[in-house]
Amino acid sequence: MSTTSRSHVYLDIPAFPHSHVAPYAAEEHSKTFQGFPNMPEYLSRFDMLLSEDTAWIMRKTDTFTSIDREEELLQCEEAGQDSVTDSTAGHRALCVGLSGQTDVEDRGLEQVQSLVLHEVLKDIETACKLLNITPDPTEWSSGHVQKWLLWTEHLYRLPQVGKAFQHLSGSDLCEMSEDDFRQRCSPCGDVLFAHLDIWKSATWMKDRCSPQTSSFIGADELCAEVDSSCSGQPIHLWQFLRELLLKPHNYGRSIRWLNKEKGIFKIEDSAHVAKLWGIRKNRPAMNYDKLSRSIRQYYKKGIIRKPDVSQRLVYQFVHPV
DNA sequence: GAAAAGGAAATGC
DNA sequence: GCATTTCCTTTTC
Repeated sequence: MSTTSRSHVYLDIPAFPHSHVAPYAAEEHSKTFQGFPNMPEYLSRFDMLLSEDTAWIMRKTDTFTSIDREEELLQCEEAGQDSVTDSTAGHRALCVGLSGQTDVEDRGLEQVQSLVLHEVLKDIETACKLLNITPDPTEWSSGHVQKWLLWTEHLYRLPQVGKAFQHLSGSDLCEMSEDDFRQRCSPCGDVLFAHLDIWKSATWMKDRCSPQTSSFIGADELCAEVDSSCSGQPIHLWQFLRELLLKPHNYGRSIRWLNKEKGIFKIEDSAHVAKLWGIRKNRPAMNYDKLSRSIRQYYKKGIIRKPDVSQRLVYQFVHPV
């Protein structure tokens, strides 16, 4: 059984001893990311593994923008230039990392990794809220597994493979190797395995995080927020819509604010929003016709209304945040 | 034709 | 009993 864990390569999350499947030797922890192993693969797969939100952070920090950047750096080196536009810590990390000066690399990388990890943890927290599942995959029922699969497929535009994992609990899933995933689901088994690995890593982080031990931004926040988000209270549609609106980098193509101050929002992709709501509520037959009927029930309750100037697919929270 | 509006009954917790 | 969900008809964009 493999002892490598993809998220450790991609995210440099410290290896997690949570898994009885893939026990990690302490010395393995320090091996991750050293000298940017497999950089091209790392770069090419980042967008597949992270939400748009996280990928956006990566672009913002200008660290792993593209393989072109790596080529640009190499060209600069060849041209004898000491540095290129290293205006960000992350970018510097890459510059120096490529030239082997690991002390500066470590500092820059640490900052970027913290940012990325923070975004990953936020993504998981959001998914937990929206799906009403626990962050720990080992606690999932087969129904939770199907929810998570549906969600991940939708979010990352993967083919639908739920049937390949039918009747499997979360712990069954966690015991499976990457090869098992590939065998059950050839088109995207490895990607699903990587996503699950990220969740497992986050759980391990949550279990061990404390102000003393955590050097990552937001790890302690996750402890509090995930706990409160999985309190078992059924989510209301208006809360669900607000959660989607709060993650514009993930769901901005489906639903977005037109005027956040006034609480006016537009559903850009009615079918997709309805599908997400259906996944959340275990209502496979959910569609926009039904979702919009539920929204209209809020008119009388004074939760949502149509804006003064009514537009198709545009609604307004009566009490904006 | 899709979205909006709202009545009425059914459903799940 | 509440918060939808489902199904429906009519109207509006």
